[in-house]
Amino acid sequence: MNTHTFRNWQSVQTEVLRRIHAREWKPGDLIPNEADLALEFGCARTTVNRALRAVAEAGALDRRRKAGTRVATQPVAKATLNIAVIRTEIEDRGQTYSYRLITRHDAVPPLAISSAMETSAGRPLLHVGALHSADGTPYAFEDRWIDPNVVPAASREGFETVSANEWLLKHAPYTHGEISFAATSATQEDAVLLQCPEGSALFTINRVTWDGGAAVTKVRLLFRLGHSMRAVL
Amino acid sequence: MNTHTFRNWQSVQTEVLRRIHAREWKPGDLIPNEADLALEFGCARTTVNRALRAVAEAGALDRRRKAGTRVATQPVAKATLNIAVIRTEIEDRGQTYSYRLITRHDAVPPLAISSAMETSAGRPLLHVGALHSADGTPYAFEDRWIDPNVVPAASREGFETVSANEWLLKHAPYTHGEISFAATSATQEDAVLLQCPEGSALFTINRVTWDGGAAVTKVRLLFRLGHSMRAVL
DNA sequence: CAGTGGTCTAGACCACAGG
DNA sequence: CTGTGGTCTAGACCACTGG
Repeated sequence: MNTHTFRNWQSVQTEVLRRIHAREWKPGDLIPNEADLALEFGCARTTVNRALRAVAEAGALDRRRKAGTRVATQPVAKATLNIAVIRTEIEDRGQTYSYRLITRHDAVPPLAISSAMETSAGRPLLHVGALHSADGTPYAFEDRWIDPNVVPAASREGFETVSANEWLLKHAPYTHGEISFAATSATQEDAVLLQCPEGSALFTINRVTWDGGAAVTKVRLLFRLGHSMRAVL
Repeated sequence: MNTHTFRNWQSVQTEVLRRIHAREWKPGDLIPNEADLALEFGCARTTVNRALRAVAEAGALDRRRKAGTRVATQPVAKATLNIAVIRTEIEDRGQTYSYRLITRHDAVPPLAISSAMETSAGRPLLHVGALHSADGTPYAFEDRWIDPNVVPAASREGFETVSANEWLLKHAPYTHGEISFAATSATQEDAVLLQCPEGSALFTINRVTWDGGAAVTKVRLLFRLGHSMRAVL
């Protein structure tokens, strides 16, 4: 039995994590309910709830009404990645950012694009290609399709000094999106732009953002050789 | 002015997001304080707090004591990746999982490993190499170093039928870790194991987990050609 | 049906940091 | 010093779901 009392939800959380970690509560175990824990910890049930909710969000507990709270058997690691604007990503590392527009025109997208964005196959979209550099060295190539029906203002924007990456964040709200990470080989074109050997392994991000039911934009970001994304667990 | 009253924090959250999205509250704007919003929404301040906290955690608001709450100017997109055990990752897709141990021995790690794990340079660690397959096709190669001082039981485990990936989750608790994602070219060795052309772009995960101040394990996972990780925004 | 987590409330005090 | 968010409390009712 514990004689110490816990004043705030963080200390309750710490104690709960300690018990899980020390195997006092083993994976799969049912732990006491909130009311009992509140009694034991000498605090309100609300406080216990807050702590347990936080631990559950982190993946170490499974909570179900009536069934109670159990220690997760498969602690699924959750890595939260912060996807920043490329400019600030570079500037935050103390490097100088520069930007160059490569191409900007209306075009009928390949089927892979129009189907991913759920637009009708033959309708032209705005296609923008641009290079982001750090200290003069190519950092990332941005290959983007924008639906002018969803973002009319984009048709009047040249993207000559401000990247679509940044402009859209400010002018085109979105409700949700999907993102995926992969590795791709540099095509000859990619190699020239990013100044790397053809066939190099490039870290790639694909992202589609939606505003309600309509796709706003689909972007493919090719990062320079050796780029990596980091996160804490 | 809004005449509707909001009963729960989710509906308050929805309303707040709507206002941000509709630009009623523009990026950088100071929004009313919790007490005022509670009055306007017809609910307790606690409820408003819960809603605003959730929106802030999602990155759309910046909150500071005394300074108040502002709409974030750089809505940093946060993608949460669920890193599951490879076996379940494969089985969840309806494929058959198989596992093959390639190598398991004690060895003095390269400096890159011992420094990342902060172990003394000359001390041997347990080195395990294994292949995970889906429906008989190579899926991921696991290249792992384990500190036997931190996980003594690992020295007595053969890893012949259960992967270190899975065994460690069950037997070696950790407090925190770092993870990074990158693209690397397949070496000749990698190419043979994963049955892909040498030089292929492979999606790679590097992870180090810690138990308090000591590194538990460092792993490099090389995924088959074309592998990608997905998340929602 | 009954036990558990989920949430709301009103009021209170506190911690922090801007002015 | 003072306004703002951060949190705690006691009590209450509700929603879900397992037995």
